[in-house]
Amino acid sequence: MQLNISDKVLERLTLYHCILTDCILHNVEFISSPKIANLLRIDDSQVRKDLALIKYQGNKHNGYAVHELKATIESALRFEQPKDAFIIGAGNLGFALAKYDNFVNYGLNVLALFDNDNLKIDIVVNKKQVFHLTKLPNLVDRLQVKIAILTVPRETAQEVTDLLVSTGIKYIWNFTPAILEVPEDVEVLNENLVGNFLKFTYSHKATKNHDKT
Amino acid sequence: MQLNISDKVLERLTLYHCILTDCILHNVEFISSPKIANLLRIDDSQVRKDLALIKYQGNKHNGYAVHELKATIESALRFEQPKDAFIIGAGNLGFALAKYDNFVNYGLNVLALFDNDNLKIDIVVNKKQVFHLTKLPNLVDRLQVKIAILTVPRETAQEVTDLLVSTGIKYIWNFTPAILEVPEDVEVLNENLVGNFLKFTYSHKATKNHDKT
DNA sequence: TAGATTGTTAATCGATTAACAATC
DNA sequence: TAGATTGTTAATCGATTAACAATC
Repeated sequence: MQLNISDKVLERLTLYHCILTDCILHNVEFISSPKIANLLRIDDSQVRKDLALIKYQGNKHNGYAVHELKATIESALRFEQPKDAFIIGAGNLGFALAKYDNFVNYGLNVLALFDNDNLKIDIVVNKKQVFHLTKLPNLVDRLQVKIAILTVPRETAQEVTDLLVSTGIKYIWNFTPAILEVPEDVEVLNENLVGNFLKFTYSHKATKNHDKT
Repeated sequence: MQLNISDKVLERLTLYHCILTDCILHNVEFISSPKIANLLRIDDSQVRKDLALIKYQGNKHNGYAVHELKATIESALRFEQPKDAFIIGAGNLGFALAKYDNFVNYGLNVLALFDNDNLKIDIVVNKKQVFHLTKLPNLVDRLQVKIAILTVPRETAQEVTDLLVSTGIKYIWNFTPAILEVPEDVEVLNENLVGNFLKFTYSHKATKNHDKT
């Protein structure tokens, strides 16, 4: 069943999923759309609409059954289908993402890390080994990996990208501040940290001097 | 001059800014809206509209002057106004963000890190020191910090949040997968990594077996 | 039951795209 | 100049919100 789910809905569904996980940790069995909406500060009819989209029926008295709804989201978003990925760049960010066990629950399966610094080679983090970048083409080919998570310094981002593309990588999750040039059939997702940050401080008074009467 | 810039535009403007920074690194003096649009795979009239919003006038023959446009974005988005922040959680992710020098250029000024693990205390990363969480209330108050970047484990996310709120923190950039409950006057930005990731693999064939004919 | 809840349609709002005259 | 480019309006598209009958 291939549902047509927009990016916006996708993002909210994962947030609902986080809430449901929290509910389970606190033994909450049912949750209503206004409750979910309040936590995320969105409209409650939006929650209902999103859930209607993945064809989940709530209970008109209690709201939604936590376990069931969680399972429904997981199957609609296909968390159980593993998507293999390599992390490129074994710095702090690379290691942080390699340690992030939560990814597995969402179907992202990090197999290994790559770096060109010899001091990093063979380090094992969370059961994932660091290989030299020269080993990349061979391993991408053998393991048929399509996703790369890019955490190298800005300066080398484009040249590493060119290498990734030449090996057959089709999806690049870009954590660097560089904008990458790639062929038509390769997709880049910019994890625009700075942009996100501005979203919640711009137009607010989080600055040092909030004079400006 | 307070412009009314939506989140969508804000996000694109920071991406344009990244492109302009790349241009400067490669000594490119002018760039056109179709060129910017191609790099981001968006519509070129959208680029022009965004730039009209921050009142930047292009050149009808060459396009936009890289240096000038960059400066215009910086002032429109007030990158020069420092916004002080603390990082809560001195794990890999906390350290990665502390090392991320790029933040300063965008007005995000990380002052220090906090953790409750005694082994981490007094470590200095990128000139930022790790303090024990018990020192937080005093320092938030003395330095009038309003922003916290939350990188603790999921399990402690809510209790640490309660502490942050009690000290007067008003903006929480949440890198944990927990959904935080906060009072009305506190804002949370969920850095929904998993949601972002699904955005670009969902509906695609990045999975292991792409049979399904 | 009464009151809270869902499911869904209609109304609104905002964002994106198309189109093109004016310009250098 | 000719051709590429901007600035801007109108048209389209999609996402959010309001409203409310039906339900348990």
